[in-house]
Amino acid sequence: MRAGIGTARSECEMSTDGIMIPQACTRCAVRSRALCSALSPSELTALNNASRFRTFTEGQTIVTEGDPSIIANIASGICIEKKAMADGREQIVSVLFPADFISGELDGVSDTTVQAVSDVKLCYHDRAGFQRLLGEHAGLQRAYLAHARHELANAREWMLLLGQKTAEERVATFLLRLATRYTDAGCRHYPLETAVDGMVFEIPITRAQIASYTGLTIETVSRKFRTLSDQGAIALDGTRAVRITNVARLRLLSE
Amino acid sequence: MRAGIGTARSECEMSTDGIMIPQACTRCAVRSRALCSALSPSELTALNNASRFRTFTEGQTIVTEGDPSIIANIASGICIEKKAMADGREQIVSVLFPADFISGELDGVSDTTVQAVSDVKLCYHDRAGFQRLLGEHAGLQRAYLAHARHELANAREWMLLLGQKTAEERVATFLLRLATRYTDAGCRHYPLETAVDGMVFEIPITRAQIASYTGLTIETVSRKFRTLSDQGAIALDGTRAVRITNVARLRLLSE
DNA sequence: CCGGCAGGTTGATCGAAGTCAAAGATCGCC
DNA sequence: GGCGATCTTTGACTTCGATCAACCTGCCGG
Repeated sequence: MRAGIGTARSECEMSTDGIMIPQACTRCAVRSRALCSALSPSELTALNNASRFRTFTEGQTIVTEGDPSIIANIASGICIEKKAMADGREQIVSVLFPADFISGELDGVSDTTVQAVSDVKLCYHDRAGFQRLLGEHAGLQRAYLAHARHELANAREWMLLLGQKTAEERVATFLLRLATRYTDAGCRHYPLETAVDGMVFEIPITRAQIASYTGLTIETVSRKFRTLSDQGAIALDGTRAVRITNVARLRLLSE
Repeated sequence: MRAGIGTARSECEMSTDGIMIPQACTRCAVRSRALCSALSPSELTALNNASRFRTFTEGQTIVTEGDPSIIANIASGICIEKKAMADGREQIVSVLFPADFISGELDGVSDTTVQAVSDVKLCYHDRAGFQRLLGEHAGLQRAYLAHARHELANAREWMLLLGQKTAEERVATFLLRLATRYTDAGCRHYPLETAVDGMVFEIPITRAQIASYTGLTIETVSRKFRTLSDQGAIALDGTRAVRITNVARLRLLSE
């Protein structure tokens, strides 16, 4: 859990305190997949002037539940969004990838804690500027609304998992979702069928985080990885790399 | 599970096939709490011209997951929104009250099944007309977006319940949410503290539906009602009426 | 190169909630 | 007003996943 502000990147001008000014959104690696894709070049320039990069290291908290919310896109890295109970129990409610929007807010107050699970670069938008753009550009409005609806659909899909599925089904579903997310990196849509035989990918979170996400314990997650692998649906290479050896079987086991 | 279209009401003009034309939204019982409250009188007239009432009886399905979605407010009655698995397992994802908006859609396709759990009167909005109004009126836009965000916050709150809470905590939380919903009928906000000692209310859904909503079985729900009552937090009168005899204790037991 | 430690796996045991079964309540309907 | 269907409660037993405990494994720093 290292702390501190990250270092400057070549495409940015360094300002005080590790905060960086993006040279041009048009060069942004995630632009085509992010909310910004709803903007015309001139609109993008306007947003550009109201945006700043900031970096976080693994384990750092980006926003805390109950604190003022932020408006930001993930330029690179992976984050988790979680909710906590008074006694410390935690539920991860989403895993955020590059281009994803940090969005868990209600009237300017964050309803989740967002945490970096790798080194992360965020593109912060100025609240006033973003709100103004939102009012002026129907395309951005629509994209913003569509984003909230996708998040809602994802959350409800996961409610079905948490309320009804067995441990094995949960872990299988988690892996399929992850695989799908890597294939269609730009899309947050939920009923995608893009996981594919033979594909290999990295699990971006620890066993403890998978446990919190799926409503299980570390031990159960570990055991179910084992049984999925024993059944020939997946093959683990070390602890973070997975190969899907039989999508059909994995899909079968996921419900 | 009776089927069929309901009968006309005095405030409406009857048209063919049980579909009714609302005489005036300004007389609507739920107007001040519904999304319509974001509209000016003239805007309301416009929406009025694009709206129709329709009634459903207890048990009837209003929309099916995967079918084209509808745009409607609940004028009266209670509905549930649920998601189903191929083998029949079902997760209720929300309970809808009068003034609530039926909203579980993605690109015009419903992502939940909506079902009436009492006799229900809906105010349907014409899709094209609603979309146009949405484009023209920033207030409605904002209200529509805020609605989606509230639903998302509710869903995530429930994910915490489904992933982390014990059976007793789930049932206690369910009752508190319900009580809160009855007190602040207009608000879908989540961290409300409005349940009150001595308050009596009806549980609008069956034990089987509570079980599906909380991710438990009918038997466990029944047993936990018993233990909550044994601990003096609530008192059951018959099967549908509850009195909260000790909010503080109920809140304590809810997490 | 070795020691420490965080993260991960595996095994043994326990217990909360599920399942199965049967006996009450309720309610609509004839 | 009583009969049948449906819903709810209660009890006995089982099971899945949690807990507790020990042991790997890989990685970093000295």
